[in-house]
Amino acid sequence: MSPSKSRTDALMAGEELSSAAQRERRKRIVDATIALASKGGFDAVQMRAVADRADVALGTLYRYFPSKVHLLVSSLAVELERAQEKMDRTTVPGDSAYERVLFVLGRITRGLQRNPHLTEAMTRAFTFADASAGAEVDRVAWLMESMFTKAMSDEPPTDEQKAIARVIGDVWLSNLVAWVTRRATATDVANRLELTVRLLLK
Amino acid sequence: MSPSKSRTDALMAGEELSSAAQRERRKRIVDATIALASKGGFDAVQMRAVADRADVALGTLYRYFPSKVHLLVSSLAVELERAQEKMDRTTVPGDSAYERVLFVLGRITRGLQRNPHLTEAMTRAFTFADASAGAEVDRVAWLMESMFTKAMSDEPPTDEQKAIARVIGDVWLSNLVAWVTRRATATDVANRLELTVRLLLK
DNA sequence: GCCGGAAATAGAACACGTTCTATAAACTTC
DNA sequence: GAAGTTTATAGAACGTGTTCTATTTCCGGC
Repeated sequence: MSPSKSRTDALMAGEELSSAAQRERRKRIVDATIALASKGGFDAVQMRAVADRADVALGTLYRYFPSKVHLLVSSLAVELERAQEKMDRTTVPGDSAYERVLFVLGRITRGLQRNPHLTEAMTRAFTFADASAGAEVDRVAWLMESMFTKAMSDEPPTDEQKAIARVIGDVWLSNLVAWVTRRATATDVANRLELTVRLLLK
Repeated sequence: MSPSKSRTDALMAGEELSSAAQRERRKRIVDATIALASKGGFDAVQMRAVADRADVALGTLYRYFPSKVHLLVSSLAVELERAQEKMDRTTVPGDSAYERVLFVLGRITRGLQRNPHLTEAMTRAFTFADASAGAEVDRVAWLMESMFTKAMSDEPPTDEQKAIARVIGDVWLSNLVAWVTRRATATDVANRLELTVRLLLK
């Protein structure tokens, strides 16, 4: 409605930040978030601590990210974009969609297990999000699915491939939740994902 | 360690409550939780409000359920048990596992959509749970899976059937999360579940 | 350079989950 | 049925997410 509103929306989306100072502030905030989450998980990402570490005032933090969940999910999107870029520069090995998807899954999963606190923070934020963070959550979900469809084939995905990618993403999310709550071990997660991909792609 | 500890554990598990008064207190608490959740979702389940409505002191509430998440997930288990009992008294129609699983899924999904606030509260609690609520979360996950394996066949399930039931449960959970955040409509959820079951069972 | 509005700052204030304290009531055991 | 222990109660207190206020700094147009 007001001009300040639309400006704020732009800030949230993380695009077209008016000044270089603002882009830097945003980056400092995301970096602080990831650092704190890596060290102590969801609970360690305390808004005052993020603000301190990013060297911004608490009010400024809230101007950029309207809640802790927005902050964490947006940071997750940033991380996923980095992972995707790295993946784009790699040739995924494997002769079939089945093998290539498994390769991608294995790679991401190992990455997550290397940083369990960060994974816990991101997973819990993602699944705890309410409707107000729908856009951010959607962006992450889309990034995930396109990672799988890209692995299945170079061509634009068919509807069936999209559906399969979605199911894999769903299973993956549920298993992350199980892993985070210690109801499943890393091996469990790997096995279940492989089994799922086999059921779907073989 | 101490005798009071083991007594408390029994209270949490919701079994073998020493006295009738305690069983009643527990029931009042769960009922209050479900009522508040039905009216206003996760945020409306405020510990002080639950205690008030259940007519117990705040400290007592915490003696029975050590956190809001434990409280909500335990209440979810109670609800699922009720649903399971009703399901056990019904003959599930359908000539194939595919049809019977779809019937069960449709039925539960419609039930959830009839009470969106309650669903939101339960879903968010379930996925937000941390390791300390692992036992309660596990119980709910197990109830869900056995609902699907029972629909697939009367016999004890094979490993493959168990795996499929798990995948369906995973997809279902992810779709609940999407529905709760308004990223998916009820129709989306129904379609995706049907598609998943088709991919897995047909 | 100067003005006016937007953005940032420091810090108080508030809400709700959780913990703690002191006291009273309800039980067990003899 | 009295003593001792466990459980329940009322309410204060604390931590962290979020909001609000007053003030200062920054930035674009003149």
